[in-house]
Amino acid sequence: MRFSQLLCPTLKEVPNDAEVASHQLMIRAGMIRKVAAGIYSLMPLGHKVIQKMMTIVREELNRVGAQEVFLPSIIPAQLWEESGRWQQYGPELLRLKDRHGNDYCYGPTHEEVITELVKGSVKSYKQLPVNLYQIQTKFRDEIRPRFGLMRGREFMMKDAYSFHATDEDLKLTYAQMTEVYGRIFDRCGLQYKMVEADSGNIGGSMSAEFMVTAATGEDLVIDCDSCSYAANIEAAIASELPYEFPVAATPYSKVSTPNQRTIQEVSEGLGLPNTRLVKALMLLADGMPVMVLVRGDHDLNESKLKRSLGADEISFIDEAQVPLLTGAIPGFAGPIGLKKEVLIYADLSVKGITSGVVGANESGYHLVDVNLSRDCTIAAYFDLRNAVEGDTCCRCSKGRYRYTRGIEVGHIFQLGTKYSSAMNAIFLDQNGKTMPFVMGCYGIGIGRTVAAAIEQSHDEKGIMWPPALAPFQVAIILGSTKVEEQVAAGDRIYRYLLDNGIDCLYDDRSVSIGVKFNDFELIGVPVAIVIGKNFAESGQLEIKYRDGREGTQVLESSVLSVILNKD
RNA sequence: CGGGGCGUAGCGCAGCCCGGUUAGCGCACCAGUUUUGGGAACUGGGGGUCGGAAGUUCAAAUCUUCUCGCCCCGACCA
Repeated sequence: MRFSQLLCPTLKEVPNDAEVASHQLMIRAGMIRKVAAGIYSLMPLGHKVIQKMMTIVREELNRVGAQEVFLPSIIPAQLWEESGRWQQYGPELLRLKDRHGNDYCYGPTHEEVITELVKGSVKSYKQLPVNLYQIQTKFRDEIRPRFGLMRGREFMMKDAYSFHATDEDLKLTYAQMTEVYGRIFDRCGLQYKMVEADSGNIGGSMSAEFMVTAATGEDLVIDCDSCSYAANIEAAIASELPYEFPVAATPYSKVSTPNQRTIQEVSEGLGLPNTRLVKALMLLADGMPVMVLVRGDHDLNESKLKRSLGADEISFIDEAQVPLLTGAIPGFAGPIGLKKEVLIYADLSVKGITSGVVGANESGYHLVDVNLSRDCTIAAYFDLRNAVEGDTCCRCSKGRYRYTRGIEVGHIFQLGTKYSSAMNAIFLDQNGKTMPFVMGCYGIGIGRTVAAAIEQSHDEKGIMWPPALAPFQVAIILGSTKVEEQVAAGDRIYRYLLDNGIDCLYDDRSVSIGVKFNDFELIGVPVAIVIGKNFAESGQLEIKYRDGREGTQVLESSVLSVILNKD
């Protein structure tokens, strides 16, 4: 490609609405432009990089026998009603109507469509397993799109779905897909780790995420400093902690704590550590009020609560409703003497509390010396809190947890029969018995992976593409368009590289060389061949590397071999 | 959706508080001349419903109300 013909408006200034490096650089390098919140156009350079990523994904999936399909983006509501998700999915499902008033949605994920497709075409265990994938635009009406392609509302995703006769067979494909994902992200030159995950809205029993490690990552990951355990904070198992304070010798008593509504205020007011306090949170689980107790220094993990209670929808109760249930304004709720009877669930770490502090359900008062097992009725104890740094590892019981940040670029699930059962997608097994398909599903955010690659590999001048994702393999920088020898050499080398299958960007613009160097660094092509001042006399070309390696001088005749052996 | 902020040329901004010439600057763009190893210089030029609507006023980018959009902080996800 000649730069003089490429639509690539690079920007000197940082766009005011871009926060993170990948977003800023993709705009500045002329790769993307915003159309609306979370909706972007890809310009030639951006499209090219996305295509490279898609090719890697296709190659690796095809290698293990996955088959590419293409499903519609507009899906009739009826299919989603069959799976139950039309009601369940909530406002990020973009719903629309056609001219007849029939309901549709823009697909945020395609379990329903693929299940319906396979249901109609696979009848026997002999046709199993089958692994189908597509690369397509999804739409999720995110509450808060941000960071460019990192979290768009419309985004490119590879989604694969596998169908099996048995659980064991699903596990084989699941394991194979973890390897495939490893190869894909390795080829992209990314540093990543696979972590245990919450399967959220998609459902199923087991799932893992592929996290690209980056300080700007939106996900908090817990890992163990001694074994290989790693998990998303949403899923990280928090162990029960010992209670280190004496058993209260006396019954609990009421103390005045005026204006002390937060854990910190109560802790300071009473002169007790916050580990001795019990936070009582009022929530709605599928519309039913519940109270959840966690230790004062811990945070409730809503994913865990959702899973533990088997609820579809968890939300905090409106502050105004709290007095009706507890008898006190928010800040003084506790498990003893509630105005209305509600089920009380508690985190494992409050289990042994024998001299704790809880709200008195009376504005301005708390109870001290509370022994939870003696003084109130807990419906059940679960692991409900966020694991924290320093917790003992749930797997090896020796190591300690640490925090890291990650960008979730892939997520794989063992779905089981959730969708096939709901949609009556069945096959005949060896005994002629009807069975629901056992399913797996596997996603990769294409644009997000590209953004993650930039997050991991850039400097103050611009992008430093991993070679596999770079929009061009090589740039040719023409020093001057006025020097005949240079132009002739440039044209010659450009032709020669193209003929040898090298995808190169030929910067033949008649601007000063500084502009070309800056654009080369901004766009992030890994190598440049510079045809400079001394070419006419010496016949020397300069090879420049974007990653900071020392450049070299070469003769025109050896350009190709230097380029090909660049690593 | 709750909290905070911003909408003035393709991009980045000033002007607004305290209403009053033809709305200004830098980058980008067009023409010409001189330039070409690190975002060139000079001269000339094009481009604006000041996000939208209503109101106040002799007069609104500026004041008032409503509205739309966008960004940031929290709960969702590839």
